[in-house]
Amino acid sequence: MFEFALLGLLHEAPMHGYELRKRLHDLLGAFRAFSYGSLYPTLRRLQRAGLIVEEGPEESALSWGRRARKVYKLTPEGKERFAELLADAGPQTWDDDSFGVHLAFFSRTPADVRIRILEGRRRCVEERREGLRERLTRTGEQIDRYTRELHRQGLESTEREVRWLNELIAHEQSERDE
Amino acid sequence: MFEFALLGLLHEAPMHGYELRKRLHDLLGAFRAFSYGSLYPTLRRLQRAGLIVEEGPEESALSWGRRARKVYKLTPEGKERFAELLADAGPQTWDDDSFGVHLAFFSRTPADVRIRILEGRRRCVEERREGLRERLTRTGEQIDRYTRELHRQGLESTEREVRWLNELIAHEQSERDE
DNA sequence: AGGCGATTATATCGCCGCGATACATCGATT
DNA sequence: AATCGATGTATCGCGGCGATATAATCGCCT
Repeated sequence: MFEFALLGLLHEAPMHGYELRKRLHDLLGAFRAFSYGSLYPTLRRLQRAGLIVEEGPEESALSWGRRARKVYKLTPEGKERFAELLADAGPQTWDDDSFGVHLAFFSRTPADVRIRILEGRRRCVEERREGLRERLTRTGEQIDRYTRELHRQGLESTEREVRWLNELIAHEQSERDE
Repeated sequence: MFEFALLGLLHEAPMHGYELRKRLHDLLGAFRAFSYGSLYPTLRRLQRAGLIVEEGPEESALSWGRRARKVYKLTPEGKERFAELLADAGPQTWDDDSFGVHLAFFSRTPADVRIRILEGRRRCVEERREGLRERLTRTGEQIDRYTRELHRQGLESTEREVRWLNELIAHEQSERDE
């Protein structure tokens, strides 16, 4: 959900495209890279949907020397939409692509939604882990050495992620109970 | 490179679409899922390119009881194309999406190409790791707790992957030298 | 015998994100 | 003076995905 990420960043402050991309890259550097081929079309989509608007002409003498840029800001509808997305804890918030984005905006996410997202993510990773385990312990049909190595690495990394999620969940619960 | 994966599987034996997808899911379960929305268009593309053909009508009484299926097999051009892809060690073989696929076909990949792919992948992961390290140790602008947690997890997992790749590379080298 | 869900099987649709590319201006290095 | 790298907006085609349609067969329960 690129849309979610852009709304989230604009929620902090009005920004232009290039800066949004940089901030996003900085925020999620490890995971998704979001190219310009997604950025500008998405901005236009959001604009058409009335969730963002270009800020006034603003060709103030101050900021001159710089090239033409379009600074966007959230509309009230945009803020509302962002709040809705923040409150969502559906399956699509768990998948590899969007989980990182959601985590990055966790400090503005309601506490109960946070826990539900983390638990959903955990179940998702656990399922993958079980699939890998099954494939690795399966007798019959010997597997290719490299494929086995791939699965071994996948298994270890999913195990680590589950442990990590457990810590995050425990932390959320202790915070809730205090 | 879906194309690569399909050619690779058909290189083992002729197969129909549904089975290809299952084999692929089994081979790469952890990583990519390849939906039918990619499968059938890709098969048609390969067919149009003359890399695969449908096997003869083959409505033998034996296999009846089953629904109509289209069994594909490689053409000589298809085999050639697969060999070319196997010999490739360019940047696109290192990225998250295709590295797993290439590894799954490593036993049929020339030894020197294997090492170059592994080293390329290592450099790629190392770069990501450095980015994460830099972001985490950077003083100034305190980061959100959750974002930091995300980056911490990313850092550890890239570190593990680098170690894993080092083992694979060492193994390749020792095999080469013996 | 009958029904029903799961599996096997092919196929399409629209959307979304990516990589490549183009273009233009600015500051810094050489 | 020239060139390079960053800043900045934008488009194009392609490839992959999720949802969906369709349909036959298999195994299971009653």
